[in-house]
Amino acid sequence: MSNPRSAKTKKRTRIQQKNEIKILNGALDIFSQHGFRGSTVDQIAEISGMSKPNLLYYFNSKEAIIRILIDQLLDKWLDPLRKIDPDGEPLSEIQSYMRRKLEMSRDFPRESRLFANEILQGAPRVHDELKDLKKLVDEKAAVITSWIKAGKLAKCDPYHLIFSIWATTQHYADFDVQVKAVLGPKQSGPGRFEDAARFLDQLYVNGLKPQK
Amino acid sequence: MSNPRSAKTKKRTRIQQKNEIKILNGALDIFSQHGFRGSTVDQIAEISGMSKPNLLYYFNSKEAIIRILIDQLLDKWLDPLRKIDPDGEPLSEIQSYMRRKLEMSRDFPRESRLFANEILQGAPRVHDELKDLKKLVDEKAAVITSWIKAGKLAKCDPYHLIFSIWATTQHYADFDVQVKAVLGPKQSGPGRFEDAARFLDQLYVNGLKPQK
DNA sequence: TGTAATATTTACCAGACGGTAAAAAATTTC
DNA sequence: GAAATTTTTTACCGTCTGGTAAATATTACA
Repeated sequence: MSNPRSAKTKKRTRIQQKNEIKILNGALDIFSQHGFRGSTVDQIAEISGMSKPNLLYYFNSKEAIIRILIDQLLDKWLDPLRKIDPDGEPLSEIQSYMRRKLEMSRDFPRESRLFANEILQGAPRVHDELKDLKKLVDEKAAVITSWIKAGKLAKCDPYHLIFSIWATTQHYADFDVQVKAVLGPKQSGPGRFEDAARFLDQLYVNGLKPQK
Repeated sequence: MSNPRSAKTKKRTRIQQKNEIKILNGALDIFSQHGFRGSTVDQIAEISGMSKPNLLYYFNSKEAIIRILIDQLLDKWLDPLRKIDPDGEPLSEIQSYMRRKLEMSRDFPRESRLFANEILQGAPRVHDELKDLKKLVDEKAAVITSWIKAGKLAKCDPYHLIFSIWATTQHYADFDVQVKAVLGPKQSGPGRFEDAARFLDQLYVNGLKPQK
């Protein structure tokens, strides 16, 4: 086997480690911007500072690269949801979850966009993983339902609640261009995430009905 | 001029009208599923029931097709926002807006995904139109602010309110695969839009704090 | 330091893709 | 029903793209 990654040998050279990281980082840049088919191996090679054949010496194919990115991504992506604590205080657990997801959009926008691209195009590469996702959501939905039954949360559909948190938070990464265009240069600083968090806190706790 | 669309002549043949519609419809299918670069003219030709050269007889290029789709789309897309009535009852205006957007996700998911693809990939084709969008949003944000000042709505950032409505409603079109995977076959029927509407009504009016 | 293993470059290829030219077929017009 | 026009097909072309083979350069290690 000529390819270092496909070899069974566990030990990686310094150069291998360095270059694999450079490639995956560059690939995340490119894939998240243009989608899988819109990206070329040449682009990834260039942004990673190496030639195409050199890149393909580390990864067998374009497909192999995105698979690894997606694997890494999904794990990280579900972490905030896993952290919801059934024994915590319901409203603040929801708020914390929302905040963690918002922070992910702020700190890992490329990952968010990569995921969005995948799902948008029919999730050809994540069909299996969606089953794990369902399992986890079912679990957390049950927790939320128990909170509602205990009168700690308003009566609502837990699944759509989770969807709405995903949607509102990921929006700031996935639709960043639009958000910035609408907010204008003044309000488009990093502070927009704080503004978003404040708004979403308000929304999820009290809604929009004026408080007396 | 060989291309019927580029000709100045206003009158279109029956065949032209029929085929242009077939092509735009097929292109919407393909583009919304694979994105611009992920789609091929051959795919569009096949789904439209004609050969590639025949298709290119009606539209000069792949680019020309998506431009027309996007133009048609943006108009339709902003319509619900335009319909927000400054003289209406604030809370119900917000709710109506949300419902109209949700209906658009239900009835025009391909358009939603096409738009999402565009924005996600940096909006290379809609930069100009985003300026009109900003103008319209500024206008409606001012309306919302006036509602808040009149005590008819809870104090909140109008821009992020609008973002949240976009996000939560478009989510059901753009992330349809994920939504269906999570809800499972039982709850994935058309009724999921009603469930979503009910949840969002609750969220936007009262939030999640348990009512006493 | 010499040698084996690793890393990089050069030169290339087969297929896919967007698009064109020109002839053939179908339709409309008179 | 013949001529003019529109539509469709056939046969291409140049470019881009993912990927490979083999030679060369570099590094690790005894």
